[in-house]
Amino acid sequence: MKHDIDTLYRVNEFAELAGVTVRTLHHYDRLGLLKPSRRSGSGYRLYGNRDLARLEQIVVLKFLGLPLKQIRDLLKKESGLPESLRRQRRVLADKRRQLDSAIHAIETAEQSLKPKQEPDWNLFKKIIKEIEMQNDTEWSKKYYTPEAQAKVEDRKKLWSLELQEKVSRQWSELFADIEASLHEDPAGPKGQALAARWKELLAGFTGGDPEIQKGLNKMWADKDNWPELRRQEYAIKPEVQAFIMKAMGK
Amino acid sequence: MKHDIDTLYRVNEFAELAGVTVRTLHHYDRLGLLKPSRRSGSGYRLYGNRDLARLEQIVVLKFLGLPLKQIRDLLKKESGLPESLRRQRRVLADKRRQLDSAIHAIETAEQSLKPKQEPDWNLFKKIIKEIEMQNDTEWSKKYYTPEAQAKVEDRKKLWSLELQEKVSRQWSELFADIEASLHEDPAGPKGQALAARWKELLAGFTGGDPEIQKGLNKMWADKDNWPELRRQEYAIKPEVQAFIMKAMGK
DNA sequence: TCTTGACCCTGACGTAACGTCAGGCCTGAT
DNA sequence: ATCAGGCCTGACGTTACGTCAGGGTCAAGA
Repeated sequence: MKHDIDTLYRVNEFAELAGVTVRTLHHYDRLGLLKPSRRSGSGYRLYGNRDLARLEQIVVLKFLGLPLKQIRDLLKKESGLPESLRRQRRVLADKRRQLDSAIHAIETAEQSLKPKQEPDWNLFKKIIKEIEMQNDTEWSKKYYTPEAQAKVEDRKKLWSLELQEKVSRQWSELFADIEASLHEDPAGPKGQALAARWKELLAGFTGGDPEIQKGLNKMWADKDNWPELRRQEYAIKPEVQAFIMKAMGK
Repeated sequence: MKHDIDTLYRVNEFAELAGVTVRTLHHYDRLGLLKPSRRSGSGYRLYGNRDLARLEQIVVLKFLGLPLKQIRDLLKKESGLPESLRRQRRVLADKRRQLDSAIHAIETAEQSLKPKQEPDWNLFKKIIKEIEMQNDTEWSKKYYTPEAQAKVEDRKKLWSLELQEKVSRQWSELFADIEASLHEDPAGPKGQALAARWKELLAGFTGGDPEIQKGLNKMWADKDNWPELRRQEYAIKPEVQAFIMKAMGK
């Protein structure tokens, strides 16, 4: 449609359309990351639909934490995206580990603050030193034995990927299967089979310990043990949860 | 001891002693965060042992992600630390969720890149919209009335399929992270952070019931409750399970 | 004593991704 | 013609330092 092609927006309109600020558009313009396809006679920025598409790509990559310069290059060459994603994923994973460490340190600190009044700085120091030592160790592992380490790392990653996919898929499939069986009798064979799969997967997480299983079973039997809040937090669909509850109860 | 009290270091020495850079000390000096207790006649910074203690506190709080200004205030008042830690923990938890989302998005993107050659921007957009919706929901919880919330919550349930995936993804990620940390000390901070995530996720499945949690915790304490046979039946790798066992035991 | 090299000082710009004025032009409606 | 509201281009602020640049200080060797 000609209309679509010709539609031009001024900054404010365009910014609202795309969910960014005007200043951001100015910024991207100056960086050469996103220049409006036209300018009015008086210098107003005029953006078209192609600009919108590009901006959306930018927003996506920015969400992934890529720096604007890199985004610019990526969108220029249109290649190298896979490699960038791999790198970025590793970067983010590292950041997450850092965060975990910090969170753990805070939790420990809060524990030590409860009984006393004074913060236990030595405890802090200890925690951080450990973390630093770890990082150094990992770092050396990354850079010192590239040969021998490579194989192990590769296999580990393969395994881990495989495992990841497998577990994810199992839960997803189970959710899907349950949803597809909502009309069935939870106490019937199909329902029981689903419940068994649920238990099995969960047992995988709990290590299959009989005591824990007992506790879990007791819990499944008691509806009130599924508090509303938690349900929403983890977002298991209510129908699915209701179904599996019934199936477990039987 | 007089010797300890009198020992004075010049910047470089002091910096190496504390594991920071000279520039950092300059910076803290200017900010008023850490001023050397003395200056030589020619203006050289001279740091003492009390300065070292303070710097260590600063380093610790900085590791937790607190901004320098806040650190300065905290060390001035010496109170309000508990509240700051609570806030900071929430901030870090939020960041971690953000990272999880981004990592998930990247993984999905990589999947979609495998078969095709072209990046699937629409898929990207979808993912990000979901994540934003999530965040909006959480955000609104803090600021909107419960009634106004209900509507948003309803909409959220529609998307729960994706959120289901999120749950299994969290487990997968946890497994992957554990596997990547097998060489670490389960009793160390990293191991403990992983154990904490494990507990947290498990709590999601158990509905957060305190009784059951208690039982579980008791269970974790007893290594022998993880039978060898069962372990192999499920998708959890033995090393992973062994690691988390040890981490829980701590 | 002079010089040399190592160490110290302050000041100032650069970084990432915009937020936030400030001063001034453009446009559409009254 | 005027006025509100949108648009323009600077330009400084933010965070926690890194990295010169230009210039003193100090102890040791020639």
